Amino acid sequence: MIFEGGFEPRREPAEHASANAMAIMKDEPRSGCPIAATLDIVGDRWTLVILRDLFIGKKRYSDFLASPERITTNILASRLDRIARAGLASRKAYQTRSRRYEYELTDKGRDLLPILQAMSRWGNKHYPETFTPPASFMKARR
Amino acid sequence: MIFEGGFEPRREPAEHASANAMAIMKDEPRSGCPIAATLDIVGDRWTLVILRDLFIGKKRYSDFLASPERITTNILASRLDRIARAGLASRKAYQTRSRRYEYELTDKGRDLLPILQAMSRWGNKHYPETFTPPASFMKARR
DNA sequence: CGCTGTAACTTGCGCATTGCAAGTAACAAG
DNA sequence: CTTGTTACTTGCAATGCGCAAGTTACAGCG
Repeated sequence: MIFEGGFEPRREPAEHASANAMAIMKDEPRSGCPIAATLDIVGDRWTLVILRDLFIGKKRYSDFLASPERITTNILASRLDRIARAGLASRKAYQTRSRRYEYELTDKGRDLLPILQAMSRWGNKHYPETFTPPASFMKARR
Repeated sequence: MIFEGGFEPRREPAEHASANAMAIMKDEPRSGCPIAATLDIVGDRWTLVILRDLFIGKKRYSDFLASPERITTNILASRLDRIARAGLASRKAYQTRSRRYEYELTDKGRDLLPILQAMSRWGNKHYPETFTPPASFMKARR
């Protein structure tokens, strides 16, 4: 019992329109908690994996597709769209009259690095069979 | 382009049985990446919210139910079961011949704190309308 | 001991999402 | 102009989510 009290705002019972309808990528947060707000953006199995790939330098759709987790094409397309719309990465056309884009982290996206680093530490500690990320990744600040 | 190379293990194409069938709470990880392994455990919108509540001292089903996000009962029951089975919290009966339990963080669960802290920082920075957690939470080490 | 309230779920259903596999569209290269 | 490549979209079956109602087991009270 470490952090009793002081963590959640007072919220009148009458106010709790269903938070669940306020889902990922919806405008209205399900609470005023920064953790919940973050999870509304990145709380699924794939978004932070794609962000990881952006951190290690991947840019194109086929780069993400080739990652060892083998994401499927419809989920990748859907997630890249959400990531761009959430401002975590920008889309840059790379052909002349393009419908092909490269993705690049924004400042908002780069600020997710401590989360990825913390997950790496937790994952390595509790699942020792996972690989150890490069020291440069673990030490980076952005 | 920060961490080129060195992040993912070599994985032969023939090896990529669909990682997607190896979902949350399944035995087989979808890759050797510690981030992906962590997300296989906590990569949904509710698990880390419940872990947050455990950190702030909540123990019982009705405690979690009363959180501002208004999780629904079937999802809560399902997540508490997964959290216990993943070893992130222990179940303790609190009645004599019980079918009622309190939940308490394990060491494995407590080690998730840096992830919650990092999410809090990110959420506060990019969603200023979210509340600021108590300094004790942000400074705690476990 | 019986009744009632409470807490902790389970159930059924409709809707949404996931993921597989196949298909489509647009661009560049030859 | 044709072909290969890349980046998706589509349809469908399976699974998960979430609403609302219902069930179960325990404690407390008279």
